[in-house]
Amino acid sequence: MIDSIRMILQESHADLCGKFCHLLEPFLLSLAKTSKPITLKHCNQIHSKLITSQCTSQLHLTNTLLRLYSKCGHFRHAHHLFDQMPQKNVVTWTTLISAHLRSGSFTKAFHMFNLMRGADEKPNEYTFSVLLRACSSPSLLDVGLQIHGVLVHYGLERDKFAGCSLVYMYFNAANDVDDACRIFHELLERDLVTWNLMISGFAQVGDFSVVKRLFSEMWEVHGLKPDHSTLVSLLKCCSSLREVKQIHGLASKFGADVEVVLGSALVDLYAKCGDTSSCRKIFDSMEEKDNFIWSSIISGFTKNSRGEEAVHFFKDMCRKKVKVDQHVLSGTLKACVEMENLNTGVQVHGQMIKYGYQNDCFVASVLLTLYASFGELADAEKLFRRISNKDIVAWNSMILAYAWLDQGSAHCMQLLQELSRTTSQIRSATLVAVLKSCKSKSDLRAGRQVHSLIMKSSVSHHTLAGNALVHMYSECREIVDAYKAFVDIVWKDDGSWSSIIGSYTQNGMESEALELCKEMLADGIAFSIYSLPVCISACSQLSAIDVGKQLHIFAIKSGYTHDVYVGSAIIDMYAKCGNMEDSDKVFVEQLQPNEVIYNAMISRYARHGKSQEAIEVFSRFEKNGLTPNPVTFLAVLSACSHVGYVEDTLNFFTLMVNKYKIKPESEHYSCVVDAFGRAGRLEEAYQIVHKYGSEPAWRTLLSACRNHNNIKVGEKTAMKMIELYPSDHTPYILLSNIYTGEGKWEEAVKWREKMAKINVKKGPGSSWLI
DNA sequence: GTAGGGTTAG
Repeated sequence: MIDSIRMILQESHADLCGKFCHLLEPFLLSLAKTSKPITLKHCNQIHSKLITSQCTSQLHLTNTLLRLYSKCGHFRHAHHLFDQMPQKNVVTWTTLISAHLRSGSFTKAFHMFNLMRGADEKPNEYTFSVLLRACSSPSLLDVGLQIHGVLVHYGLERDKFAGCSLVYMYFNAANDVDDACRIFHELLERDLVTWNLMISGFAQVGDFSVVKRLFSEMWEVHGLKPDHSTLVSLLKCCSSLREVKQIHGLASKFGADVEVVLGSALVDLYAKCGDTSSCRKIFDSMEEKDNFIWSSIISGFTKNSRGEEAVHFFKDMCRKKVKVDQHVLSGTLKACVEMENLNTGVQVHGQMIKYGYQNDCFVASVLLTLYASFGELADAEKLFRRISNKDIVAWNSMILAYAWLDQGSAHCMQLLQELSRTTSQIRSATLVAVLKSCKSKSDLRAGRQVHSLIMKSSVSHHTLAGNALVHMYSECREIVDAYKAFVDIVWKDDGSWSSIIGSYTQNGMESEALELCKEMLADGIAFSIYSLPVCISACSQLSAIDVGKQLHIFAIKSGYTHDVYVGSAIIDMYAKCGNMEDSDKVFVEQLQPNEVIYNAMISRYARHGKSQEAIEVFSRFEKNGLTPNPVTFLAVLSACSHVGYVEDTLNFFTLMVNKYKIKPESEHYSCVVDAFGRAGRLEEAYQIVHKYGSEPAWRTLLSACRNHNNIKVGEKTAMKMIELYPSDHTPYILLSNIYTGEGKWEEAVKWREKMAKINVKKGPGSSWLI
């Protein structure tokens, strides 16, 4: 078509002069309608022809040219033409206003509207329609209301187009159902689009009964056949697979073709109901696939823990040279986060740069989470800083990234302060994210600051915030405060009870924990997959096998035994109570044993001193393609060190660091120290503690020195401990015991006296059995 | 000749 225009334009001026306007008109019209790109050069050529053939007075032609200039985004040329036009009508003005609105230049559009009214040009229903459509976000509602006033002045409130845009605005910008309904009922004429607007408005608000009523009125009373739009709104009201299938069925009943828009909505809904095979069928049946449908299928599979396939779709897209957009990128990255797949993430990062989305808020928020989960905090922060318009989710992602780190609370608090400078409204999700960074006593100050912020803010009654506070105090070993925070929660849910019971269990208050279990049940909250493991764990530590068995029976009845956390708690409970047979049975019943279950099995053997068995489980673990985590290594290392397998301990330690790239924590070092200690290799043990040690590691070393009566290492260990932990009585006692063991009574008494002098007291011994 | 509704992501 553009070629034909070019041919016409190349004809001589004489041939065209009289008939040019007549000939050009259909071409101009078809150009204006085409979806193919039109260049400025084409517009300029047509413009010059219009001038030379003296057609500029033909308003409909110049209006169309104006539309062409606006369509290809050349507002300067459009304005130039506009200024040159000897005559203008309402279409001229509306075309330019609409073009500005489409490009997002609201100020320019409203300025043009004022100029229009100043020039005594009367706006019509089209003018109002485009203006009101632009005012459909809450921030522009004020302007919209003023325009509504002007529209009433011109008597256009009951017009189908103008009124329809009003309905849209009241729903979207004001959430004002009543005004939207009033305008709808007063409209002189209502077509399918008008009905769809009402249906979609109520679907958005969540008033599904009205949606159904409107739908049957539209179809049964007015005989209007639903189209894609109607069905998409109906889909929003579905809460079960059965309902989704019904709507899908309606599409064929009404002959509505499942094209990309309805297809995307269906894929999304089927995915939410877990029916990925239906998603796949719809996706495969699409002849024309757009970004919406690709993005829907990718996120649909991700939602159902099918990240591999989601990534496969993404790669397929890239192979087919489909241009990816920000939705596709963020959806794919989400899959990478869930699968812990950094390699694909890096590839997606490449595409992100290629298509210019590196500063996109949605994409960067997921990518930073991915990098942070691999410990690449500097890269994560770089991504965060580059986001041009950071929204609250981006801030929360960055805060959570630091919250995973040890001692991340300082970073989180800094970010919180920085955020407070940009907004006065801090939401509970952000505060909960900061609380997650408070994991030990040293973070308590930050935790308390957040607590006071919560009390001062409007989220103080939020259950989520309360639960996070209980958890924070528990992690910081402030049990009294944890309980106070628990009492303050107005609506205690399953999470609140699980947190406080877990807190008691982890802090040696198992009996109290079981008392709380009873209170929870009395409060009408049943056991869940969250509260059961903590309650079972309380039984394990009390060796309360009778209660534990009851909880196991409850887990069986409610079908919770397949949950890995419930399962591992039961395995652990029976093992701790010495009942290995039942523990084994529960392990065998696991349908898909994962890391958590295997860790429970390894720890179980470690505790019973069955190192060989623990090592065997570890090999099975690896054979099953699972990746051991720090807890796995802690279990297997302690299994080896407890029985003095020095070589095995060192091999596993090396495996952890070199193959699995896990950074050893103080507990892992303690195991190595223990192994050396038991083998009498005290000097090597001392070197490790000296470099990486923590308080428990020092204690382990000291008791090893006692067992081997090694005065040389024992002395320097005790001295170091007295320096590091002056209020601890252990080094004095152990030193004194070492001397006693060697028959050096005087030295032994000297250390006992020293201890008495500086007022360090040994707690009285106690027995579990009496 | 200017205009309206519907789909996807963190």
